[in-house]
Amino acid sequence: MDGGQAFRWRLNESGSWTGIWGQNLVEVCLQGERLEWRRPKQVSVNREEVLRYFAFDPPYEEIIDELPWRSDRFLANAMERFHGLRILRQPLGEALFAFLLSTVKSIPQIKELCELTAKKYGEEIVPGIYALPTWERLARVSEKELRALKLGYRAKYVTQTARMLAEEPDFFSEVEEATYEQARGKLMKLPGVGGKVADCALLFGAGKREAFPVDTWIAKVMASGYGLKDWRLEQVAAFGRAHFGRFAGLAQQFLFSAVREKQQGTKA
DNA sequence: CTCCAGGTGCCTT
DNA sequence: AAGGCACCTGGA
Repeated sequence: MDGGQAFRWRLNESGSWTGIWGQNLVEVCLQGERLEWRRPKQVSVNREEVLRYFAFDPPYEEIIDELPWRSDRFLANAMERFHGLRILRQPLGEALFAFLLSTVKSIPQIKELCELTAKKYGEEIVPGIYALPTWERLARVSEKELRALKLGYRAKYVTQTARMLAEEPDFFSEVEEATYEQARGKLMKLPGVGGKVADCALLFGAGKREAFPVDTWIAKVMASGYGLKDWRLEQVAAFGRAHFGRFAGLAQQFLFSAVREKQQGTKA
């Protein structure tokens, strides 16, 4: 919930989590093997949508088993330590927005930017809690206003991307239906979207589970653990997809969690 | 005060 | 194709 996939979840004192996606506001809590959830009565989210968000459809153990843990001691170790880790399925537009803001930002900072944007331009779901604005709404916000919201140089990416999306109403559905390669190329035409941001949007927002986002952390792990020292980031991404296979993105999350655990305290 | 952070775009070799 | 640097902002 708080590992850098989604940025609108917070931990409650009781140990449950409250999260927002689309117009939905949900509180979830793990009771043993069961995920319990509830919503305010104003919110109409149903069980099916919750299951989809948590990607409970494909049997988890089968996906896990398909990763190359038998021949990859390094991965196997991370998988043991983080068993149960899964990929959330967020609305594509929201994943794109969050990762457009993510460059050179830590998780708490990305969360804050999302929060500020939602408060300012999003719809109020229940008193005091706001949805992220749609891209249509963002298209009507100036770069200057977004800079005032502390988006920095990312403000230009958001306004320009919003403008391009406005001219292509079917953009997101086309990305979701396209093959991974096609979808990635399509996303990378948007300003501020390079390979890493595109892969995050595809993995967390479009169900493209072969996407292998390479940030500096993953680049370091792949350099030290897999001998890919001094490789180009695009080459590391291609290696990841080839080596880890159909569910490379989940492998990436295991490795990512493992490095961040070691670096805990240095970064947030 | 300087440096750099979970990238990208643009300008040079 | 590959290397170098600026870009907002804030925290170390």
